[in-house]
Amino acid sequence: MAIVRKVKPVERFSVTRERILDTAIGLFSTKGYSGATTREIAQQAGVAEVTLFRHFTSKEKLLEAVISHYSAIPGLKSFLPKALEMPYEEALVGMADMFLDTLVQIKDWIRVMHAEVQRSPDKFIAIYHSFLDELLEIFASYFRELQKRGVLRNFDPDLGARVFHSMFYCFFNMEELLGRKKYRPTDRTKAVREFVSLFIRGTLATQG
Amino acid sequence: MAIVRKVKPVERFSVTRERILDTAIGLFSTKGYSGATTREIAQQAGVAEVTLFRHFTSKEKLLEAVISHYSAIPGLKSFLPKALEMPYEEALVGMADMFLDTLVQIKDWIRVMHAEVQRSPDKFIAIYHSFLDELLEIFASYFRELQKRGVLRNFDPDLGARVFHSMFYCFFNMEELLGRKKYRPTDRTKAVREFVSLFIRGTLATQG
DNA sequence: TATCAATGTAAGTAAGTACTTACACATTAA
DNA sequence: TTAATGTGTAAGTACTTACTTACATTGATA
Repeated sequence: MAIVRKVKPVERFSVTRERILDTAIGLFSTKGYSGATTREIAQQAGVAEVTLFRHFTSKEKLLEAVISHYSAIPGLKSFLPKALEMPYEEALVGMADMFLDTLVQIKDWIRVMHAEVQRSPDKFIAIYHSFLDELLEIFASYFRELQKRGVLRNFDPDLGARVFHSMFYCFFNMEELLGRKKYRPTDRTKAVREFVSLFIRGTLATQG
Repeated sequence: MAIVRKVKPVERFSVTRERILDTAIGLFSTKGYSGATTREIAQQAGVAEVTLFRHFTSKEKLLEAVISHYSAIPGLKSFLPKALEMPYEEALVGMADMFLDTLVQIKDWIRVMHAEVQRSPDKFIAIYHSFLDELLEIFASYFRELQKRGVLRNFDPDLGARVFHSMFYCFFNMEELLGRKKYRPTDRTKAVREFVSLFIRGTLATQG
């Protein structure tokens, strides 16, 4: 609290705001919307509870602010042109790694969205799935281009994108969100390589 | 309430218990543990709130009862021997369909577990992942057998099982849990066929 | 007929919740 | 010096929550 006062007053407002948002997303993601209390958020953020309400007026609006503040678009899009100039397998490994890193970064946001979509679907389904569409389109456009070049066979690129997405999202979901890495962790590098290999070559023996 | 009284008194106790459990899992899954209230659960179940506490003593114990009551093991295991006598592609489609049906059946249980693993990991991580291990082992043992027979090439069967699992779990997760089917539904039959095809043949063009 | 088990009704407790109001304090800009 | 801004402290409101207690009611059974 005293800490905040030492900051330039112009920045003070936004610093306080960010501190509250940072604490809020953490508590919302672990305790759920109802389970997280405004008192605890304020305490952990090191501000008075009334300050929280002065910034966000209500708990519900704080949640909305949290969701829109952390829905950063992944830097995956910028990787696409590079990927097109790499060998297929190498590109897939790179995309997978980048994708997993992104997911870990927005872990809490995903957790919150997952819970909120159940609680008030009308409010959050569109937000979440437009985010997802953007992501899937990155993968799909990559596959479409490689199909044009004749590198890939003629599968549905949108469903292909979903398979690629599934493998790594599910890995992230298990290890990070469902705590498998605390239970029986899986070697990420090994998994990525094997997943990519399966995605490229499939499972069948007698080919080529 | 009057309805319950017409039931044989021997059965009455378990009927009431089940009604409460049925309502509880629905409310826990949509509103979260803190968001669901014992009053609402009792009202929706058509019993007095005090009856709920006479059956389960506390809200926390009700949650535990809910989780253990609905963690039914899927009938997938019994499909395995049949699958081994079917053509590979047909078997995979069958397993996928069965898996998706199972997931839809235990949808609420999965939702609750997903939330509770965040809230109190120590209590629920082991439960969830031992359930998952059992599931993955079914897939893995199938792949292992087909590798022995020389039908499949030599990939890691455990990671192969995770890829197979991922494709369909993620489909379920998106469509059912995250409400994509209300936003832009995907044709399940088509998706299953394409996913299986990709899993068998991979994405690469120049093979065979 | 009397007993017992499962339920209901009703009232209440103690604690917590989101949110408000009123006032004081410090820092900066006019 | 004064005014404005962002914050803290403190008290309080109206409501909800999980859970309890005491007593009445029902239906089957012994």
